[in-house]
Amino acid sequence: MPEARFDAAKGLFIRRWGEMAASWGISRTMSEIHALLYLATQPLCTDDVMEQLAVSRGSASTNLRQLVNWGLIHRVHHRNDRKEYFDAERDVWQMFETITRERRRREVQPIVETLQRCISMIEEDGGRLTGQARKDTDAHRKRFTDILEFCGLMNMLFDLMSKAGRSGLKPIAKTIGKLVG
Amino acid sequence: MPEARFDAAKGLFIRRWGEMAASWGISRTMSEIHALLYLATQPLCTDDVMEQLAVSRGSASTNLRQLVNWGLIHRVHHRNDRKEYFDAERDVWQMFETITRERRRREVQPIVETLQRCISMIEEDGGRLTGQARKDTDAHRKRFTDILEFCGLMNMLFDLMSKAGRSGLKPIAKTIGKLVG
DNA sequence: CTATAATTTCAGAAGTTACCGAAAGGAATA
DNA sequence: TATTCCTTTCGGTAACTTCTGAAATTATAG
Repeated sequence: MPEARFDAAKGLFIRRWGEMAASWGISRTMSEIHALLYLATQPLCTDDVMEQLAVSRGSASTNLRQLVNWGLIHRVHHRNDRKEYFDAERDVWQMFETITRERRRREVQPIVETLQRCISMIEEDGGRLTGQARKDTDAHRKRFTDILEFCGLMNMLFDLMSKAGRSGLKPIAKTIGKLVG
Repeated sequence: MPEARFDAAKGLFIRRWGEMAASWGISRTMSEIHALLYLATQPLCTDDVMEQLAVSRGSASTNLRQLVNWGLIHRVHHRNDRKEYFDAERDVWQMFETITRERRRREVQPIVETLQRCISMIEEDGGRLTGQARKDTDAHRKRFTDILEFCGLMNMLFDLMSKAGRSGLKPIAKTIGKLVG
């Protein structure tokens, strides 16, 4: 009987998941730990993570905490065992919602606030400007507003998708398909 | 007459745009240059970028080329002028499509291929495994498949959104809203 | 073809991020 | 309370990314 390739697949996925995250501004190790816990059939403790991914205790601790903060994994306690175990959210749809919500809060919200501020700064100038300066501010207002509207629309869409959930997306996609042609 | 706050707004936006990009794995300078060109009312040359953002010639050149590769800005030539000028895409919807297409190609496609490979690795084991190993592979197949399906659904959705374009999104959102309740 | 202007490349420098491992801190047990 | 086991913190370091400035390359005009 040929060797089962299970472990190879697991390793392959974990590495790729880490690489992908790295290019999205998330640390490779944090993402590898997430992949490990996502695949695990039971909660793992810090030492399991250290052993399986060959990372230090400090790194494991820090990254596990960050994952908990993101809401992607949860702490689990067992009776008669001091150790803390960690268990990942396994519903892909829920994962998506969690990640989307966090990134929106951390990274989209600031740009939205900045855009609003930029627009009101321009409004303060009112119609007092003339000539090129006037043309420039008008152009800028439009460009700020365009992005702001886009953000609003995307926020709305993600809210709807979250509400719809996994079961709801397929019919939605189908409907959009009809609308678009 | 109080000083126009136009320049302040411009600077504020450029800085924030750069910060946001940094947390999404895109270099700060590249994103600041993009913001500068997005706001500009006419194409700018390398020296304009160097001067306004205080970056070196090398950095300006490299980052401008990357932006061209992404398809977010375009080279513009003027008659009787050797200099190259750069002009940004200003349609936010088009920008979104461009970025989405590139990131999909660069970062989503690899994970999709990996997932397919992981799944076929597991299939190779067929039903030969028993006991815990069998349970594990079954669990993993499901988890790989879940993500793969999710990617497929998201790809589809983004395709539809691109097709729909700016004008089409609002009605779509409205329709989804009705579907979801 | 030569001179000039502009762009790209590259080696080294600077800055940033993430990791390690040991020490400190905290909680459960006896 | 002392002991043990586990978790978190943190200074130093290694690895990586990005920038700079100048040299090399390319393109244009005369």
